[in-house]
Amino acid sequence: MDKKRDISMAVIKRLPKYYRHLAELLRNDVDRISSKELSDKIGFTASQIRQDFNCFGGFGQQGYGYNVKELYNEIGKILGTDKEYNTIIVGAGNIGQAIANYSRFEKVGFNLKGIFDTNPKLIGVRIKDIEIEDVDNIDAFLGKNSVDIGIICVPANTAQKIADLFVSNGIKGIWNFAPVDLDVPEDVSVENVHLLESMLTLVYLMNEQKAK
Amino acid sequence: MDKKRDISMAVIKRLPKYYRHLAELLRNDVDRISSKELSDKIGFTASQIRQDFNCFGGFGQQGYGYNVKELYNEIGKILGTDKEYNTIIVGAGNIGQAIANYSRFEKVGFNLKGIFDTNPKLIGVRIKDIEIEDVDNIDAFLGKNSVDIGIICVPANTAQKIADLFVSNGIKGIWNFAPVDLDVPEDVSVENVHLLESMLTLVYLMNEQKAK
DNA sequence: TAGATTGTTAATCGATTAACAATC
DNA sequence: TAGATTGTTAATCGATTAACAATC
Repeated sequence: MDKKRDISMAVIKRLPKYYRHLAELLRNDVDRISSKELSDKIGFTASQIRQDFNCFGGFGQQGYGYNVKELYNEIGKILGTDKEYNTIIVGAGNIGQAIANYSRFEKVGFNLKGIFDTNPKLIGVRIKDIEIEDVDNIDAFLGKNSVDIGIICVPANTAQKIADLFVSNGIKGIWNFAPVDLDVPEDVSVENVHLLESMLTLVYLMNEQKAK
Repeated sequence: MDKKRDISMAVIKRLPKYYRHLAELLRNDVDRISSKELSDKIGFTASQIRQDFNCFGGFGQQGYGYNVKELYNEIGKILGTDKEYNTIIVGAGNIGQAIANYSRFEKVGFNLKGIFDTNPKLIGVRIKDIEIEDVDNIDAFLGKNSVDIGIICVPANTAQKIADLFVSNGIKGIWNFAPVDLDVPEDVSVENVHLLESMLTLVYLMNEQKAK
């Protein structure tokens, strides 16, 4: 439908960072900023910043720079923070509960609608006014409720099964905390948070430093 | 000290993924694998896999491929999983507690030595046999104990302060969950887990799909 | 030995940076 | 108008892929 050429993943990964820094500028009542000033703050080159923004259209004004509020709103629209997303969490262990209680959650339009687990001790417990249900109920739940994003916080060995369940029920976005690479159709988006890989990266970087 | 040319971040970020897949192969009793087979499994091209490994030395054998166990151990050594790391967590909220209870933690050599928070309700509570202490005690604690990695799970507005405290006490690795970019000296390594940015990336990708 | 697959060099591709004309 | 800064094209840099000689 849309015709704009594909945006590279490198650019996409920078967008949330722009969004965060612009929010901070807004809070500090800054109302205009040049690519140079933004560069000093955020650490990307001014040239890259202008290139990135121009993937989506000309948000600036020659001789002036960018209007912070306008740019913030535009990037928000590009990211999709102007919409609401119904979500469910599968796996109410440490990570699942942390995510459920994460307050910034709602700020980007995430509405938590359900939490599921297999552990009988957890089923029935309430988190944020939501009663944890048996994983066996997910299918029926998804039949009745419209859910946009499924969050996987189960162990590695069951993650793919949950992903399949999501896919067969039409969920198009998966936020995956399990240490596996999920296999899903092309039209389903997966964003991974691989904590173990993150830890290993840190450890590598530390040892590399020490070797210098 | 070490003279090997700098490894690009792109390669570094792939190492933990290799490590994870090799662990899986080991568990399945696979004892040799070619770059082509690994490519089918992991999704990188065979050429890239060979290039990556050759940043660190020739781990393979022409006509044979790679010995899984040997390669796994080599990559482990490169990453630094053969060493132990004393860690502390600052911020015992949802994320901090989840990380403290995260069982894979120890598997890569992380030894949790302390947990700190400002909340009087949390101070004194035990998590994994460790009593949560007042944040004010961090400085003294770091004076007495050798800590390699500091984990920041506090809100954005105090994260930099904690990082400064870490740096002044000689901590060289920071795992940061706060939604800020920390300012630290060059010889201190920071690995960020920015959940909010991850969510926004997912939302962008979903909307991009829908537009197609 | 013949076949297979690495290690490594060369070619290609894509992303970042530099430069500058357009224009507010 | 003059100065500033964007939008955009061109140049550079780096990363990925292709190719193939080396060799197990």
